[in-house]
Amino acid sequence: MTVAEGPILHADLDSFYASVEQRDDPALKGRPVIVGGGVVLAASYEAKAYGVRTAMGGAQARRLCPHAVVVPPRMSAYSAASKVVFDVFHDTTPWVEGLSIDEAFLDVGGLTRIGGRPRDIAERLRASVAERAGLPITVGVARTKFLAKVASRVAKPDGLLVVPHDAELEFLHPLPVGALWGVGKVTTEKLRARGITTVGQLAASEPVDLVSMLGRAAGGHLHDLAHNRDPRRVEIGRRRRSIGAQRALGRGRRTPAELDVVLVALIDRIARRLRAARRVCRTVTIRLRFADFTRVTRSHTLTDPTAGTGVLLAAARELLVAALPMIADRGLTLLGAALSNLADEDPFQLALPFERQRATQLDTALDAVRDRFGKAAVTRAILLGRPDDLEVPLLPD
DNA sequence: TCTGGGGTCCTAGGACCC
DNA sequence: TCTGGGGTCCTAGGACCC
Repeated sequence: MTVAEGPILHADLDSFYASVEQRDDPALKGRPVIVGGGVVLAASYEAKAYGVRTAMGGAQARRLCPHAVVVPPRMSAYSAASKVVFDVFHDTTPWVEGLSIDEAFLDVGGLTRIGGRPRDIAERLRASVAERAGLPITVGVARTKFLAKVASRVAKPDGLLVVPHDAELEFLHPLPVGALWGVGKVTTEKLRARGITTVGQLAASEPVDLVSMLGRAAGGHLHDLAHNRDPRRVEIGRRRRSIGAQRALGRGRRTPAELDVVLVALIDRIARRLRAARRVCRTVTIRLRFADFTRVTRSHTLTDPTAGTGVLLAAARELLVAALPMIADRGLTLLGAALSNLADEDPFQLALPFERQRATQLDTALDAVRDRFGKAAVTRAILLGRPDDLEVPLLPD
C-alpha cells in the first residue's frame, strides 16, 4: 500500500445508475427515472425531487412519484461506464483510491505545479468525465479525505466545492452530525439523545463521553473528524477483503432442497469470481435474513486456503444444515454467502493438494456444461451427479 | 412501506498458547 | 489452593456505506 500527500479530490458520480440510463436513452432525459424494482437502486434527481431515495421500497417510490419511469438495472453498462470514468481519474493522477463503482479519492498533491490550482484540476476532471463518459460528476476538494467527501456531498448534483484551508471549521461546524462519513441513523440518534446535533457541538464535547457513548474507535474518530483531524492519506493498491453474493427469497416457504439449490448457485458464483481474481480464501460465511428482518451469520474457517467450489460448498452446506432448525422457526427471506480471509493464489501450489485439484477439474467440467446448456444445467449437474468431491450429503427434504 | 446486492470496519467473548 | 499478563485467532453481531 502506498500513500501520497496533498490536496484531495473526492469525485462522486451523481445518481450513477440513473444517469447512465438517461445518457443511453434520450427519452429519459429530464424525466424522473428509478432504477430497480423491489427497492430503489438509484433515482434521478427529477425523481429525488419527489422524495424518492435509494434503498426505498419500490411500492413507496411509485406512490411518491407515479409518473416515474422504472427501469431494470443493467450492471454491465454501469461497469463499462465506471471503467471510462476511472480512466479519466488515472489520466489525472496516479494517486487514485477507488471507494466504489462510482466514487474515488484523488490526491493531486504532486500536480499543482504543472496542473494549476486544485480547483482548475477539478474543473478539468469534471469536463473530461462529461465529455468522455457523458455523465455528471460532483467533486469536493479539501485538505483531508473526509472533508473532501463532505464537500462533494454538499455540492451535489453536478457541482464543485473547494474548502479553503482557512475556512475548514467554518464550513464544517454548522453541518448536522449526519453529514459526517460514518454517522448513520443509530449514531445520529445516540448523539441527539445527548443534545448533540451539529458537528460544532460534537467538536465541543468531551472525547471520553463520546468514547463511552459510541465505543473506543468510533468515539475518538468522530471527535477528530469534528476538528478536521483526519490523517488518512489516499492509498492505492488496496485489495478487496471479501467476496459475497446473496439472494432474496421472498416470503414463501422454501424446502431445504430448494435452499440447497440457491446455496449451490451462490457458492458457484463467488468461487468463480475468487478464481478469476486469482485469489484463495479460508473463511466461508453464510448469511440468513428472516421474515422479521433480523439477520444471523454463521462462518467456518478452513485450515488451508482454497478456491475450489467443492470444498467451499461442503463448508457452506454444513453451516446451512446446522442452521435449518432456526430457519424452520423464523422463515427465511434471504440467503447469502461470502468468502473472506483472502490471500493471493500461489500458482506453485495449484496442482498439489489432491482435493483442490479435483475441485479444479470439476470446475472445468462444469464450465463446459454451463457453456453448452446454461446455468440451470450446472445446478442440476451438481445435484444429480454428486461428484466425489461433494461427499457432504444433500440436505434432507 | 416493506425493504436488493454488494462491501468495509469495529467490538466482544472465548479458546488457546507462552 | 490459588493463581498473571500478554498475544493471536475464531466466531458472531452490528453500524455504516454505495
